[in-house]
Amino acid sequence: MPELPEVETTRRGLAPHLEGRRIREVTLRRPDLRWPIPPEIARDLPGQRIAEVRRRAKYLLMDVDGGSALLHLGMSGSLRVLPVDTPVRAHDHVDIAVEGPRGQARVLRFNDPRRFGCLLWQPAGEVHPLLQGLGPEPLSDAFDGDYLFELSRGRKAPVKTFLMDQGVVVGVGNIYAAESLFLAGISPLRAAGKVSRERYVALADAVKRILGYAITRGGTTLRDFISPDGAPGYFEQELSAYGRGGEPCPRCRRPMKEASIGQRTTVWCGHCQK
DNA sequence: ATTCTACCCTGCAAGC
DNA sequence: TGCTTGCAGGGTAGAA
Repeated sequence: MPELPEVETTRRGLAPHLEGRRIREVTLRRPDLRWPIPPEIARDLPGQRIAEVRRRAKYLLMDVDGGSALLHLGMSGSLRVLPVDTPVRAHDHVDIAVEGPRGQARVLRFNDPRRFGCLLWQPAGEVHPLLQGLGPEPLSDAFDGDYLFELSRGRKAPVKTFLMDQGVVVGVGNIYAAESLFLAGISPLRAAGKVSRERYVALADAVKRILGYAITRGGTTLRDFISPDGAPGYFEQELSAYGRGGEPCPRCRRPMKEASIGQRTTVWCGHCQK
């Protein structure tokens, strides 16, 4: 999936097409994704104007009167804005048709082969259970080395698992965890509670730099991800660690190690990352 | 409280 | 060519 840069790229692509526009019709071709799509989505959205498209963690929120449509892309989901007569393809599960400028209607189409994504409803004034207990946004001031250091004391889980815990910090998945740890020179295997304050400062800085730069490149496209206008992300060619097991380390040229940490494949340099 | 394990689903590449 | 196997960017639930 889509980690934070891909979701943010999606949000930026959607916003100009959706904000201020009125929803005409909702089509559910598949009533269940990861969870059943609640009846409010099809029943209450038509006729409503979309005020804003926001992102929290890896979730997208489309605000209308009375609440927000809450959308997660899972592992393989993508959203595109298309002309309404665009033929439907495999795994096109949901359409949200909106009015367009000069009567040019568009459709927001949700495609998700693996159906790990979801489309849910958050009533106004409530915080959906999925959004409760999330950590700070990595690009916010609340996320820094001191925060990571204090929170990690006593934690025995590997620092990579800690960094990917959405309760610690949101938006960092398998790709960007590997990249950030490489940039910070920290072994992904090290116990989170055994990393120094100084090195957490470097890690928080690395996370911010990697995510920020990936957003400017439109995210990372491995196979599924595509932005709302159909363009892939261009960060893949800049990956230093992810997917490069056995290849020479970009820094020291020694072969990169690969192993499974917390059920996720991880690549790192045994010489540059301690 | 933290940390495991199993599970959700489809597509694709590698190996035979 | 075709079959089987394993793996993939996500996250939850329930158990240990």
